[in-house]
Amino acid sequence: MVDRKGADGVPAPPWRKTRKPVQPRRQLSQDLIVETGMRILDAEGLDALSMRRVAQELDTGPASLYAHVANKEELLELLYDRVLGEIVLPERDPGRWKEQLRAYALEAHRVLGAHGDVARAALATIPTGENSVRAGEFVYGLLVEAGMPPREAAIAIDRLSLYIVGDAYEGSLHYARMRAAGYDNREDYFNAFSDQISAYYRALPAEQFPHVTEHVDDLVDAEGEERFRYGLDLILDGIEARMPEG
Amino acid sequence: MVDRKGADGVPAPPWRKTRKPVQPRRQLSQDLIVETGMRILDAEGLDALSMRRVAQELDTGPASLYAHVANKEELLELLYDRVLGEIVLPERDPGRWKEQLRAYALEAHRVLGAHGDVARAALATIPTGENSVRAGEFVYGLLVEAGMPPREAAIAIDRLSLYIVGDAYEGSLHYARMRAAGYDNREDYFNAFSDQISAYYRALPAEQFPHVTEHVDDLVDAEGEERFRYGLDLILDGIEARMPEG
DNA sequence: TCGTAGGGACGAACGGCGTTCGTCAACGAA
DNA sequence: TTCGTTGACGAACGCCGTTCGTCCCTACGA
Repeated sequence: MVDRKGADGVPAPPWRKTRKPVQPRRQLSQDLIVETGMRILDAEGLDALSMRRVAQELDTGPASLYAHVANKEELLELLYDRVLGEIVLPERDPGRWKEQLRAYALEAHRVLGAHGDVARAALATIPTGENSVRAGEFVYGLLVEAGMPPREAAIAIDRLSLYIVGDAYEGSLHYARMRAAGYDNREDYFNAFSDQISAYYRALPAEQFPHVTEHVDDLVDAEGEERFRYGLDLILDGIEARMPEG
Repeated sequence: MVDRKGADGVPAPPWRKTRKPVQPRRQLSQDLIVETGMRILDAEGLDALSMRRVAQELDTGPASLYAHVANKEELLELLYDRVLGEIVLPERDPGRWKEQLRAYALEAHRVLGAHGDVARAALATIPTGENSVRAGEFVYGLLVEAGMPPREAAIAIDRLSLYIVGDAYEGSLHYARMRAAGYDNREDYFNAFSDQISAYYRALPAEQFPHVTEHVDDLVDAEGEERFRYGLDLILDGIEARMPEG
C-alpha cells in the first residue's frame, strides 16, 4: 500500500503523484450513520444528537449524511426502530395473554429506558419500522387470538402502547433534566427533585389546597417503576374485564 | 407628533435634537409576553413560537423579553398554566367520584386540544403553576374523599394525568404534521394519513404478519376521541375496582 | 484502453434559533 | 440636582437543519 503521507508524518515529495489515497472515499452508509447516532444517543443523550455531531464523529461534514438519510426525522425513526429491535418476544400463547402482555409491556418499557432518552424521539415519530410492526403483530395477535373483537383489540393495543411510550417519555424528560443539572446518579437527582416539589407543595396555602398539603409525602413518594406497574395493571385489568367469555 | 424621521423617509436635519421619541419606553410585561405567545401558539402552532417571533410581534428585539421571562422554557410553562386555567371544575362530590373524574378528564383533554399543540409543551414541563395545583387538588381530593388510601390515590391520579396529557400530546403531533403538510382540515388529513398507513400495512408479507394484514381497516379505523374514551374507561374501571368498599 | 456518465463526498453558505453582553436612556430616591 | 438602578435593545455568539454547487472516484460501454 502506498500512502500519501508516511505513518510518521513525513510528507511525500511533491513530484510523486499520489496514485491512490488509502481511503479514496469514506465508506459512509446508512447503517454506519445510524450506529454512530446510537452511540451518541446512549452516551450523551438526545440533546447532543445533531446531524453535525454525527458527521463530526465520522470525520466529515454534515452534508455528507444526506446521501443516506433523508433528514433528521428519518434518522430518529431509524434509531427508534433499532431500539425496538432489542425487545425480545416470547412465543405467543393466547391462553396466557394477560401474563404475556404484561411481560411485553415491562420489557418494552425496560428497553426504552435502557437507551437514555430515545423515548423522547419515540412519541414524535410515526412508527412504521420493521421492528415496530413485529411488536405490533405480537401484541395485537395476542388479543385477537384470545378472542377479543379485532376492532376493539386494535384500540386496546393502541392505548397500551401509548401508555408504555408515554411513561417512558416522561422518564426520558427527567433523564435529560438530570443530565442538564449535572447529576450522574438517578437517585441523587430523584431526591433533589422530590425535595424541591415537596417544598413547593408545603408552601401552598392549606385552606385552599387541603388534600395536597396534607399528603405531600404520599404525592412525592412513589418511584417510577412502581407507578408504571400500577398503571399497567389498571389497564390490563380493564382489558380483561372487556374480554368476551373470560 | 415629531419624529426622528418623517413618514416619507426624509431624515431630520442633524442639528434638531430629538427631544422625545414617541414611546420612550415600551410597556413590556410578563403578561403581555405570555399573551402574545398565546396568540402565536393558537394561530400558528408551537413550531412558530420562538422568542424572536414573540419579540417581533411586540416590535422589539429578542433581548428585551429576558427581563420578564427567564428563558423559553419558563415562557412555555406560563403558557401551559394559562391553558390549564381554562379547565372549569365543578363542585366536588365524592359520591360521584367516577362520573366527575371522567368529566374532568374529558374537559382537560378538550381544553388541551383547543389550543393547537400546547400539549407538546405540556409533557416537557414540570407543572408547578397555580392552575396545575388547582386541578390537582380537585382530582386528588376526589379520590381521597371517596375513600382511597392517600398514597394509592396519588399514584392513580398521576397515571390518569399521564394518560390525558399523553393522548393530547400525540394528538398535537398530528396537528403539527397536518399543519406542516399544508392541510387546513382535520378530516382531510386524517383520511390521507390513514390511507397511507393502510397501504403500508397491506404491503406487509401476510405470512409473517397475519393479524395485522388481515385487520388493516380495524387498526386504522377509530377516531381519536373514541380511542381516548376507551382508554379513559379502562383506567377508571381499574380505579373503581381498587376502591375500598365500593 | 479510453471516454464518459453517475453519484457519493463535502466545503460553504443560508436562514433560522436561544441566549448573553454591553450600552443607553428613563426614573425614583436621596 | 445627582446618582444608582433598571428595563429596553442592537449586536453578536455559537449552535442548528438543510441545500447548493463542485469535485473526483468508480463503473461501464466502446
